[in-house]
Amino acid sequence: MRALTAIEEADIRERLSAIAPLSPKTWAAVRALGARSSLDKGGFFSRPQEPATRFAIVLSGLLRHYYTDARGRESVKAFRGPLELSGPYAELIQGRPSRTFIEALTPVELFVFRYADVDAAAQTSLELSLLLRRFGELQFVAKEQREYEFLQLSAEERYQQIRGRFAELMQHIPQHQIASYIGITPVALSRIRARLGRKR
Amino acid sequence: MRALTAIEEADIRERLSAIAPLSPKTWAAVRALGARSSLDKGGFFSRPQEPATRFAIVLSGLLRHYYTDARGRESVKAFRGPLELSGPYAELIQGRPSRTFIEALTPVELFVFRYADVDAAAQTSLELSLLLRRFGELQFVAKEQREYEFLQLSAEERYQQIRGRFAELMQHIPQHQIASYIGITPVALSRIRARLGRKR
DNA sequence: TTCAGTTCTTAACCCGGGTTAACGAAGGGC
DNA sequence: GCCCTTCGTTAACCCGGGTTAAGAACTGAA
Repeated sequence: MRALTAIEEADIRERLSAIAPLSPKTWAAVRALGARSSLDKGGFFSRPQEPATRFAIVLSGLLRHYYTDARGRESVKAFRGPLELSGPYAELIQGRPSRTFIEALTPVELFVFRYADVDAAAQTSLELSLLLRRFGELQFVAKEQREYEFLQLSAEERYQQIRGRFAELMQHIPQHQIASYIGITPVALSRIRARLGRKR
Repeated sequence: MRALTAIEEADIRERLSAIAPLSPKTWAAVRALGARSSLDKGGFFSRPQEPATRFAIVLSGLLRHYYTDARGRESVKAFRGPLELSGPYAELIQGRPSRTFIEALTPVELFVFRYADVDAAAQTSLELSLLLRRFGELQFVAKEQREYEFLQLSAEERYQQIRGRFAELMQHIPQHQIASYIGITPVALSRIRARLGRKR
């Protein structure tokens, strides 16, 4: 368990500052609550049934958030790359056991927090409270964007959206997982790609 | 502009208390920031282009949140009934102009807040800050539920879900708006209803 | 190297939902 | 009363995506 490098530390701090104002004091407190951790490719940061207790900032690598239904069909909720936050967020804030798989698609370095620690610290810190609030708000905006994509875009358009958004990370993501993310089968995505290839 | 009745006041207070702890002092502050207001059937609480400044607790009646795309096609994001919160939330928290129509499907009574007032008050109140945070978190959970419905349920299953959830309010909602909410056309919903009628 | 598992593609077939159009019913506005 | 719009239904036709199956390319482990 190595310590954070100076660069990583600066990156994290900048990332959090972009969400809400972060005084040196608050930053020191937050930093003290986190711990570096890593995952091998294929490892899990969260699994269903486990108590949901932790979230993390991705330092490097790529994670996939997904769940399975009763018949075992997977649905991908999100991909998370460097300097994004990862964790079974809905379950953390509801105090429920995880229903989410969070899997490392590549080797991953994380800076991990126990949600209870941060939540407790926010009880006495307006700044931290605001940070958690803004974070929740951003998560909401992202999900509303996703709602928009399902309501108004075709599968082909959704594919082109994600293609723009994850451009460089996409080579690490198997296509059937991208298909699941946009709500179609791997076969359908393959057809869409063939269609697009013919056009351009 | 009538004042709140004792019953309305108790209802609102209870509703907010269910989101986060609400001391008498904070409740008094919140209450002082709100103002009663009403809308005729067909009136709008929010329209695209307007600055997004207000949100409200519904005292009675039913609202619809929707937007239109470039080709003018409507998509319904939500319906809001008594004691639910309504407003162009994503735009409020991002400080952007509204992109959302919020329309009264029936005559509506509201208790209205200026977002800036509440936000400012939260800068000095941990309790209020927590309230806003929890509210955002609940909004997120609701949208994630909706994501689940699009990823794993068929249109027919989505219809049955909403049927359970809005049971009594549904007679005030035209069917083509329900169709839009679940992401299909009115014609398709009519077919689904015919299918279901034949079965049961 | 061989065998198995994974990933992606393509084809064939089916079905759900989109589109357009026609029709009847209900509800305002005059 | 009448008209006009909105609403819901049904039918016909088309197309996108689901399903199943087969095969090719690649990877990794024994």
